[in-house]
Amino acid sequence: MDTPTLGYCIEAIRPLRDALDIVNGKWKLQILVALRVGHHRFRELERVIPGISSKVLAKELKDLEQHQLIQRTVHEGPPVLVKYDILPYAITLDPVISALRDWGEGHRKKIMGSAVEA
Amino acid sequence: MDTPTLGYCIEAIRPLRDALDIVNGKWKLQILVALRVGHHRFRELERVIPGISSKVLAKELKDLEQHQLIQRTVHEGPPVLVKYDILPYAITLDPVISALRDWGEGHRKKIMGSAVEA
DNA sequence: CTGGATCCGGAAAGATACTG
DNA sequence: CAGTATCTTTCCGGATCCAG
Repeated sequence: MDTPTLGYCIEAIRPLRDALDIVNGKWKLQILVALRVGHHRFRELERVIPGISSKVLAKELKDLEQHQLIQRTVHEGPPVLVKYDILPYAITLDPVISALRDWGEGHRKKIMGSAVEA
Repeated sequence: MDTPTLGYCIEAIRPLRDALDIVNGKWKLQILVALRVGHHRFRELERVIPGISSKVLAKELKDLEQHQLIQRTVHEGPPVLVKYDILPYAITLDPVISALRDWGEGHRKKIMGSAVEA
């Protein structure tokens, strides 16, 4: 009754780790949402994602590209323009994003409610 | 066609941020899964969550407790035993965990497939 | 002006040892 | 067993700088 759960736990956790390795950090999912909503340029993303810095944005975009979630396209200018597009594979993350968003909404309401006590 | 999406994006991202603020990092969800599977003690969690250090585990447990996702109970000894239990509110995170786990499984298969090319 | 790179400082994560 | 102290390393954010 105790040994089975030990190995089982690793089993249950492993796919979670695989997903978190890609999606981890507070920015990647936000970037994907921004891309889906229709923002494609670097400065634009910087503007619609409050608090992100250009340095972090650049790094996250590279990570996302490396994981084949987005695509970077350079339109040789002048002026040189760079466009970021979401790839089909990133769409498969929609359930994850939806689940998080739903929970976030519920949590906000809960916080508001108990904030009356504080 | 451009202005509406600008405000809309912030709207879409905000609940996501709320959720990520709580669930952030790569450990919290793993800890919740381990607790659900039936591991309640500090060392036990350390063992079933590969790679976590005692310092980080201690900090994450405090965070989870503060957010009312888990409960810490001290059984005065000797020896002193501490038990961590998942609270009902943490169960509401199940859809998030399931979505991530499902995606993680699919992603692993995809990686395996393209690993043939590498 | 856009798309970044680089430097710097503080914060957080990791590894390990040690204490009650 | 349940953590903390300590040290090292990595990450994060801001500001600045640069090329086109």
